[in-house]
Formats: sequence, structure tokens, C-alpha cells
Amino acid sequence: MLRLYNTDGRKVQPFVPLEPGRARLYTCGPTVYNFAHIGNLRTYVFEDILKRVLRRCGYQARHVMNITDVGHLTSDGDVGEDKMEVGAARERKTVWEIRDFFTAAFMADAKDLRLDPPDTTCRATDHIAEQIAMVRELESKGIAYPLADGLYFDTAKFPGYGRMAGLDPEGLMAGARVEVAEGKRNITDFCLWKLTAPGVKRLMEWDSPWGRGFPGWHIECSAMARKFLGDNFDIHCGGIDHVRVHHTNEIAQTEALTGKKWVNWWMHGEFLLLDEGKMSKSSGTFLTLSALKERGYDPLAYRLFLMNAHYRKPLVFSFEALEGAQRALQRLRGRAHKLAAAAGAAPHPGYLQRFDAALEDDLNAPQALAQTWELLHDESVPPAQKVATLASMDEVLQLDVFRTESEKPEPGAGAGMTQNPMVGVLQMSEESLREKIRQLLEQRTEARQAHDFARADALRAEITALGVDIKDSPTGTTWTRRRGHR
RNA sequence: GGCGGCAUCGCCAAGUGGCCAAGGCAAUGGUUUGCAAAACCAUCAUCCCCCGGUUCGAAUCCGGGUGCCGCCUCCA
Repeated sequence: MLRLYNTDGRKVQPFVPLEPGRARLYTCGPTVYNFAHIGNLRTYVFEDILKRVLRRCGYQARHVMNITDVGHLTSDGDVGEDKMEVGAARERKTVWEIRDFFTAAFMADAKDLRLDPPDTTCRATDHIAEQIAMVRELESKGIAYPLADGLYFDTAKFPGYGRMAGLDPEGLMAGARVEVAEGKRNITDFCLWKLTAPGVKRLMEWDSPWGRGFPGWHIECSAMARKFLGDNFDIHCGGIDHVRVHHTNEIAQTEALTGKKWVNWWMHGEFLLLDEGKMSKSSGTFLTLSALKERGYDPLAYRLFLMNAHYRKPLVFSFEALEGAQRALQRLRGRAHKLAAAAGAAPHPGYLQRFDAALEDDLNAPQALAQTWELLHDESVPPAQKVATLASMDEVLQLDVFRTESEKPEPGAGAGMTQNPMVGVLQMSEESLREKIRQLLEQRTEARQAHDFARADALRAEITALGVDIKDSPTGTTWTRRRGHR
């Protein structure tokens, strides 16, 4: 039985879909004005596991994800710069080029992490009409009011405002750092449609009944989720930071309009932290998946690192921990590879059952993973049965456990990314470096065959100095680039 | 200032009343290897931040303390 934590109510409860056998799911997607950082990616991995577990439990999942490509502002509804425009200026490109570039970058990361693509991916700018229609409805119901810079949602008109987030409007009032925008009726009111200031030409703006401008940030998810999933659906996910403002406002505007409960389950992924604190785009302190790849890490090692912790617990990122995950992944694959020849058995019921039970208990991936390791270490389980069990587990884990060494990305691929001028050897071209290693290895093999081990060891030292580790095996010597070099 | 979360082996991290606490990484011992590396096997917390309490029994509940983090501003 699948049990999931619901932010709305703050407890784990049995999952009951609206329609038997089906689960409708909306996940807040990326804002495409910059690369996704690995913290952003943590949330998408959590959602991917959720989706795969839903399927495993027999539900047909219908998944919708938005792409936020409307600028919005770096601050609240009144001040700040347009993020898309900032990104465009930085890269000297048009906002549309920026949008396409970072959307593609996100898709590439998603593919690297083996995230199952949504059934529907929808862009905010492709649904301006739907957003305007929704705002008009709100206006006609008297829930919106105009200010000089746009149309605002009157949160006082929605009695349940902030229920899911556990907000206390009084408490917010007392908050020292909250500034009330000019003319807002309530501190929590937010912009539904933002007007372009007179005399300003924005790169992204549209005509509307209220004048030229752009939609408020929250309305896009409400409008698109409603369009694709209806006035009531099962699960809505996002990062923990969305609870307070974004999702609170989405609920307010949608339920104020329909007069009924919108989403049954709200699920939120916790943050990935750095030692120094939160990873943030605005402060520039963030790591991308590409950066990890350049350092020689397998994206799936990052996936494993994430699955080693529960999605509702803050997780501190460190290269030490990622290194551990990479090693673990290599060993996992090594074992799986050795077993792979055996086939024709059914999965081991015990391990598989415990694995599934862990996942069905609010996606306890760490505990599920423990079953995977115990299975591998269990001498009493025949190889063929292990293979079948592993294959089934990997449907959720997506660690590509049967991948063999030779299929690994070539070490050092992506030449010319980050060369360290302090180490002269790295300045030699990739080609000549490989050639040099090849020659040294050949000489060492000869020396070993001649039992001239002193010479063989000297040659190995020389090779090691190039940032390469070598492995002797009955079938020959192989080498891999040491991480940190290159 | 207000709200919320977390503190478990060197590192990461499950476990939320009852077999003297999963799993991964590291470490140590061993097998293997010309030596290494890799791989494999074994070992590795009577103890869960501190103090007090509840209970037959607590890492798990309650009170107090200390420390760390997040939110209240765009943010996954």
C-alpha cells in the first residue's frame, strides 16, 4: 500500500487517487534563464522516483510539467529586474534564444539523470491566453483589484488563505522584514497581471484587458495545471520553498475561482545544501551537473547520492559524499556485471517485497537501497535470481546497474574543459597524452613479461604522474583517469 | 523579531516506544596479485548532542539546555 506525506496536513497517509488506477501529477518545472543547479535537480529526481513508484504500484501516471519562460522579477511583484532579460543581457542573446538554450540544457540534465519525461511539458508563454482568461474570471468574481502597476489578488476574499502552509497572516504582519507594496490591501496580496511601466519597452510583453504587460508568476501553474489536469487532481509537487508563497497563491487563486478543493496531495522536496548554506542562483554559488561531469563523475552517481537520503530531509552536498556514491555505483555495477550472464529466474520475493515496501512508505529510497546491497551480499540467493531482482529494482533506481565498464563514458572525454596550468603535463593535447600513456603501458607490459619489475614499477610511477591509474587483470592492463586531474 | 526543521560510527545516512541501531563510503584484517590497483570475504556504534522526566522498557515520548539549518525577499 502506497503511503505518501502530504504537506497539506503534514502527515503520511495512504494514497487514494481520484480515479481508480490513475494518478494525475503536476510538477513545478524549471525557470529557464540559467542552468539548473544540482539542488534544483534534487527535486526532479525525487519527483521521478515518485512517478516510478506510482507506476510500480499499478497506477497509470499522467504527468504534466511546466517550463517557466516568462521573465518575472528578481524581487516581488513591484520591484526588481526581469530574470529572463537579465539572462539575455548577460549572454548577449534574445530572451527567446535564452529560453531555448536553457530549456535544452535542462532536458540534457534530465536525460543524464534518467528522469522520465513528462507526458506534457508546457511553456508559460504558450499559454498566455489561458492565463488571461483565468485572471478575467477572478476579476469578474470581484476577487481581483487594480493598482497602478497591475491587477492584484485580494487574499482577504479567500478565507482559507495559507492553510496548507500553516501561515498566520497576523504573524506575517509582525514580520520585521516584510514590506507592504504601495496600495496593497493585504500584505499577502500578489500580482495577477503586471503592467509594463509607461515608456518602457519589455522584451516579453503581451496585450491584455488591463493593458500591455505580463502574467504574474503564480498564475501560469494554476492555468496550465487546470487546462491539462482539471479542476481537481491528485498530486502537485515542487521544492520546499514553494510551500509558502507559490503554492499558497496557486491554491488561493484556483480554489477562489472554482470554489472547490483543487489538489489532494502536495509534496515537496527538501533542499540540497552546501557547507556554506543554501545553493542559490542569485549569489552565484551553485554547481551544475555539467560541472560534476567535467570532474569525472557519472550523473547517475549523483542520482545515487540523492537516493541515499530521504527526500524530505535537507541534504548537505560534498564531494567526499559524492565520491562515496561514485565508488558505490562502480561496485554495484561490477557485481551486477559479473552476475549478468545468469538469467531465466524470477525475482527474489523477499528482497523485492522489502524493497517495494520501503519505497511505498513515503519513498524511503535509502531503505530500499539497503535491500539492494543486502541482496548482493546474500550468498543464499542464486545469481539468476539476483539478476532478475536487480533488474526489477533498477526500474526505480535507474542506476543502469548492468552497464559494463566499456560502455562508460571515455575518461577524459570533453577535452579542453578545464586545464590546470600548474601541471604542465595537462597542457599537452589529449591526443598526445593518450599516445604517451599507450607507449608507457606497452613498455611496462614488456618489462613485466621480462620479469624486470623494477623497470615496470618505474614506468608505473611515470604513468601515475600523468594523473592516470592503472589496473592489471588477466586480460590485460587498463587505465582510468584519476578524478581531479582534468 | 516571527515560524519551521534537524542533531545517530571518521564521512553520508535509515530507523520515531520492545530482537544490545539498516545500508553506502572510508578504515582495519584476510584472499588474490611479481608488487600494486581493482575485486571478493571478514571486522567495524551496548550506543544514538547534553541534563532531567514519563515508562516494565526510549535513539525514538515530555521538559529544559546547547549547536546547526531553512523560511518570513526571487529561488527546487
